[in-house]
Amino acid sequence: MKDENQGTEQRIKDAAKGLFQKKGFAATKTREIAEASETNLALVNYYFRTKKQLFDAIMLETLNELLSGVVNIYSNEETTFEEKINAFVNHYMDLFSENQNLPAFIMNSVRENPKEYLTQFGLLGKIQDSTFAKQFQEKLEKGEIAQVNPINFIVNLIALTVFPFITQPIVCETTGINKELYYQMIEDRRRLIPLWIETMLRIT
Amino acid sequence: MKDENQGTEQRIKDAAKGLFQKKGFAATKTREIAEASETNLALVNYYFRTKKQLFDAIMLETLNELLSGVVNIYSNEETTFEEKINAFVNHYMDLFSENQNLPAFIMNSVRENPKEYLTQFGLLGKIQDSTFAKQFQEKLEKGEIAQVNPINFIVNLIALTVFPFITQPIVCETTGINKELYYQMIEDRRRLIPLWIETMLRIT
DNA sequence: ATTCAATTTAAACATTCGTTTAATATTAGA
DNA sequence: TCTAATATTAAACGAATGTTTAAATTGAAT
Repeated sequence: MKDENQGTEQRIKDAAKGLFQKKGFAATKTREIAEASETNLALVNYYFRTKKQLFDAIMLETLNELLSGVVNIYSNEETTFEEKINAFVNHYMDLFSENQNLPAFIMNSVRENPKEYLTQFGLLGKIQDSTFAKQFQEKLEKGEIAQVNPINFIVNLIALTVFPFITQPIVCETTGINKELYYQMIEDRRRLIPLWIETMLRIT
Repeated sequence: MKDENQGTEQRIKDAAKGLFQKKGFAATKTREIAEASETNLALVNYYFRTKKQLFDAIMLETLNELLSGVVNIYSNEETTFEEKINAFVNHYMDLFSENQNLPAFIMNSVRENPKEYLTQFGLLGKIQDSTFAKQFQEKLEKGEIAQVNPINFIVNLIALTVFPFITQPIVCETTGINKELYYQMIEDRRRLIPLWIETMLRIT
């Protein structure tokens, strides 16, 4: 039971993750995974049975990472409402800066099969019971924010944070700006998004 | 040369469009297209040579529709800056309400191959020379808006408009809200997004 | 009615793809 | 060292997929 096992299994998983994220499930071939992981065709099935099971393992791991991040930030009792918005933006801009295909990958996979990947997390409950939700409610009652639909609010926060990563290839291609400059440019959004969001919360 | 030709060709294209938009290029099979269009396998190739050429024809048509919309709105000399923002939001919320898979489809296809589908439109030039750009510049000079990066501004406008359509299946699945209620809920954004955008333009 | 091009169809072709098999190599424990 | 489980490999299988072929049908012009 040397760690060559885990080595091979992990190498396959890593290679598959990269390919699935870039090209999606259907466009990624088992033979590509074998080649990219420097193993062979049979080993992929030896460790993961089927392509779908491999995909699901990766998907679950990725979603867990992603969602536990939200839940941790939202349920922190030590931070203010504003600090949570800041933390959210920074956490996801960090994550997506390192892994630029992640946003589109998640969107697509979950879109294709929302039931399969989301229901099991009990995400809604955790968010509804979170400190963040309570702080939102408090601010509403104190009149510090306007009567905004909380779904609009959350969608806006995610949209402003995530969307620039999804559109990067499009913007870079049409404008001719190179990737590095683009990512450098959207760094400023770490500061701006919380400001934007807070003023948006005052508009009815 | 009866219009059965155009009938068949169009029927194939329509069926293919629906499938490509829902499942993407790789996951859509030529046999599905044949079946969905109530034709047969060979006819698909008779009219479009290859699956890729069929896809490209659809893609080009779709992009043209989509982008000519932006260009028309941006280059209108009769409308104010604020009216253009309004028109943009309404135009795309109309379009995507009718065709709910469109946003994700465009994002993905263009992301996968930005050069192939975007460069030929000369989009950047048309936008840079548009009345919208001039009006933006004027407002900047008059001090009516802050020194904001125009790319951040455009990305925000598109993000706030498009993103709710991309996340619809995710939000509905996690919250339990049904589709109709969701779309009804985001209708309010037609009014809100222009307000949001205008206040965002005053933040440095 | 005949002709000829355009259209439609059924069948087949050649690959590719996901998966399995069976044989070989490696490792750890007795 | 021997054994048995685990890991790796090459080859093959069967189904699916994109595309082509060749024959049949249709429709309009002569």
